[in-house]
Amino acid sequence: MAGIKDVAAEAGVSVATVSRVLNSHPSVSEEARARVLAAVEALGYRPNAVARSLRTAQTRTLGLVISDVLNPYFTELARFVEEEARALGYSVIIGNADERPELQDHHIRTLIDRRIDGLLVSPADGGSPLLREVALSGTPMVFADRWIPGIDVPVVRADGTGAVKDLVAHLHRLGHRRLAIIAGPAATTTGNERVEAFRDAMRELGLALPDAHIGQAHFQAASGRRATERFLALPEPPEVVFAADNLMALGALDAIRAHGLRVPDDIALAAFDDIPWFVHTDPPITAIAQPTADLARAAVRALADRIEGRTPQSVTLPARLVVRRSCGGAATDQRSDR
Amino acid sequence: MAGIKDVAAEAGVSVATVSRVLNSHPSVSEEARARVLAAVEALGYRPNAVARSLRTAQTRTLGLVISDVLNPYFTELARFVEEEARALGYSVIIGNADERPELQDHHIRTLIDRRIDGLLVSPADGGSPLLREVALSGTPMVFADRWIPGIDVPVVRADGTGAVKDLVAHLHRLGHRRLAIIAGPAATTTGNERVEAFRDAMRELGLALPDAHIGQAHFQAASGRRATERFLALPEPPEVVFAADNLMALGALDAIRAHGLRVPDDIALAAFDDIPWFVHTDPPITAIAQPTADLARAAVRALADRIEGRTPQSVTLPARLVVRRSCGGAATDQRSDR
DNA sequence: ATCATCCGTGTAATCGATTCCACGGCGTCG
DNA sequence: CGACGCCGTGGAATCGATTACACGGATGAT
Repeated sequence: MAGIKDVAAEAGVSVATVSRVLNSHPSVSEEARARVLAAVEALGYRPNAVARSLRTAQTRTLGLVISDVLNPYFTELARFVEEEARALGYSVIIGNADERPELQDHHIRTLIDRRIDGLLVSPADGGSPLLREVALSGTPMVFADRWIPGIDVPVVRADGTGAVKDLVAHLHRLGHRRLAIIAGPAATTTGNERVEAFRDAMRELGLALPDAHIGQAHFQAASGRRATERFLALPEPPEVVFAADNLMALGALDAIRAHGLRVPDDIALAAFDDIPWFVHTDPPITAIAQPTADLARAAVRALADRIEGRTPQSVTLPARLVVRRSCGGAATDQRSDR
Repeated sequence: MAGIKDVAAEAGVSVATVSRVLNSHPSVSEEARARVLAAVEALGYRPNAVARSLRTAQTRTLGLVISDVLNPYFTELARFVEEEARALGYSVIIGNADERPELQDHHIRTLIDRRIDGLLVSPADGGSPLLREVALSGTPMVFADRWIPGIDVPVVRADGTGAVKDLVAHLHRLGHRRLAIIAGPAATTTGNERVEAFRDAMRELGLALPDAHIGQAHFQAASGRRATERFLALPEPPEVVFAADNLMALGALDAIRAHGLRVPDDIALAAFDDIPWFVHTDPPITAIAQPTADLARAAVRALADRIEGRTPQSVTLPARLVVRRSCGGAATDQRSDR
């Protein structure tokens, strides 16, 4: 593969001049510029990004560590992150933690070793000492969706409390009183917050949330299924199951179906995170939709601000309730906008 | 950030010795090794992958260019690709083409500029001159799922002809005669092959596939919706719509629903690619399942073989039919294995 | 005792870019 | 007319690793 020296030789100038042309440095004569450009064209020269990064100490690359690629919410987030990053002149390398802290750490390590310019993280756990260390080391970092309290880094996320309150009110109006929630890991902020919002909203309506109605799961389908099975085995099973993410809702649906029960007649279901498939499930699922594209854009911009020396801002955007038929009643069959 | 020189100074040896320890070169004394390791530990030293790559001319990184991250089939593929690559000591950088040839080329360019060791591609179009050029240039490359005829590169894919034949037989048995297909872009192999397999299977049963029953779409939901609308506007609409991928099936479902029709009573639906949601759609969707994990593993192994000087093998694995209720009849409600 | 071999180690070249500094030529200004 | 400054350019240092080569000392064979 042709290097800058070959180009210099072909154009009859020094490598310094070639480099100047490539980086559109002002002091290059029109003639030299033309000759270099011609040589570049003739040789099909492409600058070696590795060498360039070594010298300039920047890679123009962002690392994105998400908790689970198979979760449509995160793939959508990743897609928009890449889109915005590209617009700002950055590439993105995605690391998938699969909700496993040690895999998350592996990816963070690898990304740091590659000297990415900044890190966008949706932590799979709340404890990672590595993450804390990286933040302290001065690596530009921004949390997206989930964050870790005590690590001083901008957070870009959706606030679901309003939407959860709307949901609980909606359920109450439909006559449901025994509500249950499948929670994410207590180590994640989204795991806790959604439970707290749910509990608070219930309390305002004079409803209690017994421990037996809080299922511990891991934001993945299999654990959602198990949590739901435990609910169904209760002497007095809940009338509603609210899954704190879409994959656990899928698991809940699996379990409900395996028990021969129908939604919403026998048991109602709602989920956090709205995805296109929820329109076509049996029945269409009432969900809380996050403004994913806006979140992704805000997160990338915050990170770019931090990298480029500006002051990054934390951003919180509201989520909203999308009512469908899975909780009973007649639904105005809205679609998640896209 | 500490460099190899700092480690050398701390350990009281030369950088060469440090490097030898790090790369477990045999001729280093036990004592020097211990001192270096201690220094590494003390400084929290991590080798700079950029510098290493520049010197060794390898990045231990694979590029994966997929046509659409929002397509669950590809995210699943990506997940398994990363898993296998990690097992073999490689990282993966994903480029999402969004079914747009120019975006695909952008990612390929970027990946090549970064000097990835090999490229795994599921081309969004059949023509990319860049892809041909890259293949010719000697960059290790393997096609996954889709490929480009005329480019001499190993192909790892699923063969759907058997499963499509099973599907058509199944439809025929249920009494359906007017079958339609929503095809992917003619420029993709999967776009064509699936239509051909469908046409052949129909011909064997004495059925014709008129042009009006071939909808042109782009493997994305919106185009699947439009194609379905055209079918429904026909004076004699088809009794079955077979979508050549899962997103177009989603679009078809949208369109059918918008027309107030029911599946399978008014119109039957089947799809290529099986995904977890198909179990829970209304009704559960009959689909053709690919052995995604095996494909991913085989593709990575082929690429690693090529990179490491062994002879890579093309691999073709059979897809299989999973019957559910979306085509009518009583279904043995199988699940896609996972 | 002598010489060849091997082992552990260090010095320095190298990968492919960017960039500081010096230098020659030319225009401008005093 | 001489000095100064600017412009375009090239030489060479640099980024942080790997590795070819050289070297000194120990070991073993003859």
